[in-house]
Amino acid sequence: MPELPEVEIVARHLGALIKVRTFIRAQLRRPNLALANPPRQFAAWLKGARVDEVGRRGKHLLIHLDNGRTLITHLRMTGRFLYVDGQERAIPHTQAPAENLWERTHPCVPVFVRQIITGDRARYKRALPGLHTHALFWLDNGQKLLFTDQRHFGMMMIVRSEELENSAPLGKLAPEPFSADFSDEFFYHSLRRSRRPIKQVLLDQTKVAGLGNIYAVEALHRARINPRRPAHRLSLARAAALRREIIAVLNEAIAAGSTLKADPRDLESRYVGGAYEESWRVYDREGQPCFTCQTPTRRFRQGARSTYYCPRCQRS
DNA sequence: ACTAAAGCCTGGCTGC
DNA sequence: TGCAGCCAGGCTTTAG
Repeated sequence: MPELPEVEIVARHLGALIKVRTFIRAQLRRPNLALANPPRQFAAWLKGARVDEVGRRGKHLLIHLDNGRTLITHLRMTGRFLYVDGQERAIPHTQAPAENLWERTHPCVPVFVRQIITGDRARYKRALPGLHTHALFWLDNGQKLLFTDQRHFGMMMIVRSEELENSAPLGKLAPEPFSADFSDEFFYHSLRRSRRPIKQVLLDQTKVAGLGNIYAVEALHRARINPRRPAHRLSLARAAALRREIIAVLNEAIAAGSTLKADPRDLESRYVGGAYEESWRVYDREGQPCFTCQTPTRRFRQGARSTYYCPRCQRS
């Protein structure tokens, strides 16, 4: 799923495609996607707006406009942008799209990790324009940007740019992991306030911005910390080590292109995506030997999701 | 102030 | 083979 590295890669590629472009029209097809903005207002704020910059805050994608507003998008699980040929005609939700539509789709965002691993072509099809398109953006170069979201978890919101940092989605986020504000002291004192297991605290966006299940699990393994350890019982030294590994794993994932994939049939081959899942050391490796000590990796449920760890390397 | 759990949502997969 | 039910998972809301 898109965590910080995936969103960072999306922001970079989306930026390359739409920066300096102007939205000549926009349509919010599913009002629930942007609950805070009435559909007509959503469309009106985007019409005629030029994209100054595409950025990211935590897992939120930010499209900064030249009219003093910013479009915030959270991809959640299955949200993705497709950049398509403007000639492509809209397809009813219920109608299966023509095969060649995908051929003309320029993927600026791709696909959930498992879809790649299995290489399941049927799943690719579900990302096709028309199937789960909840918002459309017409660009001044004749191209079109679609937002699709199979599971309807995604969120969009247009806010005044000056209020961005205090907006509902971003207001309570922890500092960016790569910023100076995300210091050992900040992290250590954040952890001191929670008695919950460290793994669950890492998923709390007010403690660390941008970590999801995969990178939280990976960072704990690299720092040799047991995911069940109460957060407030980490020493300053171990908290510092964990902070270091969080930053390292995020940096490495970004450098590798994250886990996002583009359509392999992309004609221009401008973006082939990353393969960071090949670098996972514990995630999705239940029963397989730990890379460090060969002990079989374990999985258990924490909160509502899977935690993977090495019982030997991560004893405490 | 903190914590746990339900709910949102679809579709692949498992097991009867 | 059919189908109910589990699972994936970020985040908000609700209840404790």
